[in-house]
Amino acid sequence: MNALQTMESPVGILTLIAEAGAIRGIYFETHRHAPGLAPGVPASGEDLRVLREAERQLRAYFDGALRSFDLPLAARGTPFQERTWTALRAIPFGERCSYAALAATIGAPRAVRAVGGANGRNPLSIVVPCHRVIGSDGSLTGYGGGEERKRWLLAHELHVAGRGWPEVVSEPRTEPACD
Amino acid sequence: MNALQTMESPVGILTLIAEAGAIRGIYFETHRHAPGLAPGVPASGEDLRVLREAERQLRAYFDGALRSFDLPLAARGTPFQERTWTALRAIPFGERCSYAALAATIGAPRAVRAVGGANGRNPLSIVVPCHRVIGSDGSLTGYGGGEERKRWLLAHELHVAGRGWPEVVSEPRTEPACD
DNA sequence: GCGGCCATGTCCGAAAACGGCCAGCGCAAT
DNA sequence: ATTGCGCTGGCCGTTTTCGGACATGGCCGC
Repeated sequence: MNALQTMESPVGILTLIAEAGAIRGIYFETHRHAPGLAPGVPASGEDLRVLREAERQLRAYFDGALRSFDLPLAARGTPFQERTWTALRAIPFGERCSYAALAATIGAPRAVRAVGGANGRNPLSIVVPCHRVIGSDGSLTGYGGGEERKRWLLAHELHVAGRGWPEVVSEPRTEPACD
Repeated sequence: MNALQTMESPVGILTLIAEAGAIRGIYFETHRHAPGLAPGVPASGEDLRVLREAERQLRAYFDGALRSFDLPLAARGTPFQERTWTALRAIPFGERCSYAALAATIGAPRAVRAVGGANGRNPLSIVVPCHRVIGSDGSLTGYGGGEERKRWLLAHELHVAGRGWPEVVSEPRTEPACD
C-alpha cells in the first residue's frame, strides 16, 4: 500500500515514503517522531515514479539548483497540524519565521506552543520547511532531526541565496517574514 | 475497502460487513458497541461474493436448516478478545455455556468479567455464538443486541434441536458444556 | 533585566473506573 | 436441616480520564 526509498544526502540518509501517488513522509535517520513502518509493502508504479521525482528534486535542492519543491504531497495529521503544515509551505527559500508569526498566520495567534508541537510532527522534512521556523529571539529552539541538521539547512539556504555564509544563526531578523 | 449489505431476519435487520474477502462484522439495528462505518466504500467482487454467501447461510440458520456456519471470518480485536471469540465458536448449536466455563477454556479461569466484556464486543453476531453464553445460574445477564434477541436465538436453537420449546431460559443446566 | 505565569493542541503514560461474573456469606422462610 | 435470596468483595481486560510535557512568547511584577 505504500512504497519506500532511501537516499543519501549531506544531512544523512533520508527515508522517503509514498502512497497513492503522493509523498507521505520524509524522515532522517534519527528522527524524533518517526512513525513505525508498515511491513510487507507492495509498491505501485505511480508510487515508484513519485519517489524517483522526489529524490531528483531533493538532489537539486542540495545542489543549490532548486528553491521550491513541486511534488504531490499527502501529509496526514489533525486539522490543526495540517493547517500549520500548509502555512509552512508559504515561507520562502532562505527566509525565516518565528513560531509566533506562524501561529498568527493560521489564525491562532496564541497557539504558539501548539504550533511548535505541530512543527515537530511535520512528516515531510525539508520539503515542508519546518526548519525555517525559529524562536522569536533567533534561537533554533529545536528540530525533529536534531538541531545540527536545522543549522545546516538554514546555512545552506542562506549560502545558496547569496547572502553570505553565516556560521551560526546569530543575527535574529528584526522582522520575520512569514505570510 | 469494505462492502456493506443489509438483510431482514426474524430478529430484525442485520448489517453485514465484508473486507478482503472475509466477513468482518454482523450487527443488529440497535447494537451496543456497533462501530462507525467508513464512508465511500468501493466494494470488491470477492467481498460481494462472501456477503451473498453469508446471507445464504444466515437464512438457512433461521430456517433451521443450518447449525454450523462455514465462512471466512476476520474479526479484529485485542489478543484476549480474539482468543475469547475463537473459543466461542466451539460451543455447539443448541448448547449453552457459562462465562466461568468459557474463561476456563481460554486458560484464564479468573478473567470472568473480562470474558463478559470481550463477549459484548463480539463483532460477528450469531455466526460467532456469543448468545450461547449465560450466567452460571442460568440467567441471560446481557446481550449486545438486547436480551430479547438473545432469548429468541436460544429458544430457536433449542426448538430446532428438538429439545422442546422453552418459553424462557429458566432451567439452568447443571453442567454447562463448553469445551 | 529577570523570573513567573498563562495560553494552545497533541501525545503519552499512569491511574481510575467500568463492565453481559461468580463464589462465599449471612439471614430468613420453609 | 435445607433452600433461596441478596449483599459483598475480588477477579481482570478494556476504556476513559487526567496530568504533564512539548521545537514558544507576551505580559506583569519586581
